[in-house]
Amino acid sequence: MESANTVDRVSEMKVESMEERKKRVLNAIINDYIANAEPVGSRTITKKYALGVSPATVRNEMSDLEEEGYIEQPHTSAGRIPSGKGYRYYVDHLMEKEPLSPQEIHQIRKVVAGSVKEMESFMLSCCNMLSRLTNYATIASIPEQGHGRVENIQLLSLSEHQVLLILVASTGIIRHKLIELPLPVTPAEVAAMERDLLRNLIGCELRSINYDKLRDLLQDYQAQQKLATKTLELLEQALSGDGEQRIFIGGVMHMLSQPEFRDVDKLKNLFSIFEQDKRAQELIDSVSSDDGMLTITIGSEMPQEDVQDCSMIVANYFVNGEKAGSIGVLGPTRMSYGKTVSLMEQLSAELSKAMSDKKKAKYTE
Amino acid sequence: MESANTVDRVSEMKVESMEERKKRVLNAIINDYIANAEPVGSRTITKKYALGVSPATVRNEMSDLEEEGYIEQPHTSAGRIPSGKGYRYYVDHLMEKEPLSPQEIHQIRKVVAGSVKEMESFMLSCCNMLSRLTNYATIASIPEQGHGRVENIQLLSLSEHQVLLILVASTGIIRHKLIELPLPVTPAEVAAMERDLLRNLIGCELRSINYDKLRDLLQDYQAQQKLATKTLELLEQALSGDGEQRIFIGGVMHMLSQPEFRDVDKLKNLFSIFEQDKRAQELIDSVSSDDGMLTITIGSEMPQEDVQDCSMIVANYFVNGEKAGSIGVLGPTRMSYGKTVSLMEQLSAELSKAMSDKKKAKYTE
DNA sequence: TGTTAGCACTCTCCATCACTGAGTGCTAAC
DNA sequence: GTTAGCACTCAGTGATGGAGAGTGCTAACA
Repeated sequence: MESANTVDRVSEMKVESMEERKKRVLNAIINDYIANAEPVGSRTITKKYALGVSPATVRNEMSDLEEEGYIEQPHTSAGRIPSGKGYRYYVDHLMEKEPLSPQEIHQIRKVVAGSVKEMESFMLSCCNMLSRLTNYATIASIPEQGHGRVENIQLLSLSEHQVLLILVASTGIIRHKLIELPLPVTPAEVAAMERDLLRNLIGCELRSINYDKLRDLLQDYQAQQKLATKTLELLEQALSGDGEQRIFIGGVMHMLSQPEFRDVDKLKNLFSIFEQDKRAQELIDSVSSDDGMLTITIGSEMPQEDVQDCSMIVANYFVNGEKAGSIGVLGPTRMSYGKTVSLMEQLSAELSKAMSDKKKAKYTE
Repeated sequence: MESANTVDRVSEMKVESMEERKKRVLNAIINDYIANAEPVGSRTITKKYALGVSPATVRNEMSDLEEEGYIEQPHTSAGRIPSGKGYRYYVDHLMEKEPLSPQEIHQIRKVVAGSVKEMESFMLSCCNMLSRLTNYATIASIPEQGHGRVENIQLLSLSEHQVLLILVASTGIIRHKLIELPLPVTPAEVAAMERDLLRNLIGCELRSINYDKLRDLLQDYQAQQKLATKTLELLEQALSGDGEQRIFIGGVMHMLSQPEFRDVDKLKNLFSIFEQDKRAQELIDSVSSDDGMLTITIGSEMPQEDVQDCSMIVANYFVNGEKAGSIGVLGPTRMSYGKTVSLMEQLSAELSKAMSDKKKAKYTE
């Protein structure tokens, strides 16, 4: 029984314990394919990557690798290309992170140091920077508006039928929303409401604000016929963010240069995602982890059909140890994983640091 | 002398006075080419468009039209396609506006009626709607921030080093900007500044606000070492908008379906504009008139090389008789001018109306 | 037993060629 | 001025036939 167990364990380990030379062949195939986007043959490998064996030997290894599903042959007389399983093995065991150049680190720091203050423009420049460095498309999401706590609320009376609500959240997001009032309200009344809201909502979790809470809070006004139910609804929507998650997309154009997207029809599929914020949102949400730093999703692992020949590397960034948002690179399956991972790790670290610094600054008030 | 004069005038009129049949041939060619994106032959014309003459006759007309530069032949044995000059003549003299369907009018009204309140999301949905209706890309710009007058200013003290500035402009634009203060300021001081700004700037033309004006206004604080020069600069930037013109782009994906952009390289040129707000801005600015309602710019008339095989139809919309912004459709030169012009006229009228209504509502406060 | 050289085989890619069909321009007749 | 007829041009298509890349298999070798 014991011996059987051992055997089982060994067979389980099989994937891990690929022979050294086979690994090197697989590694060579994938690296070459990533670089040149063309099937890789046995001769190419022996010439470019010093394995010290003949093409025939490499062919034998390749035959094995194909049998085990790590590589594929587009047609009989072509070289091999990595399969999904192959990429996965590569990413998990073979890939070497490419060190960043001082210029790249500088570029990241410059953008991150820039202006964490205003989320919107900040994230947009992060996206553009990341796309520039990777040559792939970038998708970033800032935290659901429900995240974080209320730091400040301001009600500004624009006219007797219009109130501007300004919300400052602990996540650094500042939002304004114009509320049309069905019933006229005087500036004094607005100011009083503001006081009530401030007193009761500061420090409140944004997601805990709901219609009932607001009604209780403002019931005096409602009793005086000053607030319509409609107004409360609008207020609640504005405060809770109403699921309004902001998504940022950059570097879409880079995809046009990828040989896998020479075909306009493939582009159409891909771009259908970039044009619908909702789909981009779903994509990055389902592909990013809730806890870890980096996730890599490869080809067929992608949740949406339109991007099944893409891979995505997503990093989270954190404020106060809590996940604050994600930023991810979307490239062809044949993307440069080593380089991109290095970039993303650097960026995510810098991001988290910058945001925490900012928080610290606030706490020292 | 008099007779010479007459002759001159006649020759000047020549373009206008194209013979009826020739016009009909040109019209047929352009309409067919717009519909099918393929060179049009003489047989096609006699079959599809009842001219009551034989293909040979049409061929003669076509030969003339080619000589005069209205149409071109891609190669000897192909039909004819319109030239830039041909499109121009078509747009100026032949094109018939296509009436809109009730559904289309309804869609426009629905979006325009939606929520003129918040410019940003409003313009974005206008763009998307217009792209959906035309199947072309849309570019819109909202007025330079320098337009309009100050309607309200609010300063919100977030911390002793951060002030949030909220600006409500008469154009309906609401903007917030976080200002980092080099020197600490108490909430009371911020409130006092706000009062001073409000008293002096309400009703002020935004573009008339400059550094000197602000310095005069706030010199007391500065004298007390409460405001750094840097702060004044930031304030001035925030108020003047600092050239921050917002541009909106929608429906880019539709261009992928146009046969003229089957070629990925052509797409690259086109998309290089969509990715750089600045270039999109330049494009719509240089192509829209300052006064008239609608402008049509065709192919080689386009100011940027990357869009020389596109046409653009731009409408202005007005608030209080003043140009408030532009919205334009960018399609292939072979675009459906008749339909698009109708849509744009309708949209621009509805837009101006909606915005004026809103103004009226404000003035009746 | 693992490695390698040699060789036949497969299949894509590319150029060539001929054919077809669409469309023209010209001429002569109406 | 219009039209029928005809010769001519040229893009597009499909078939054909190497050339080249790459494989798998076999047999020899270390």
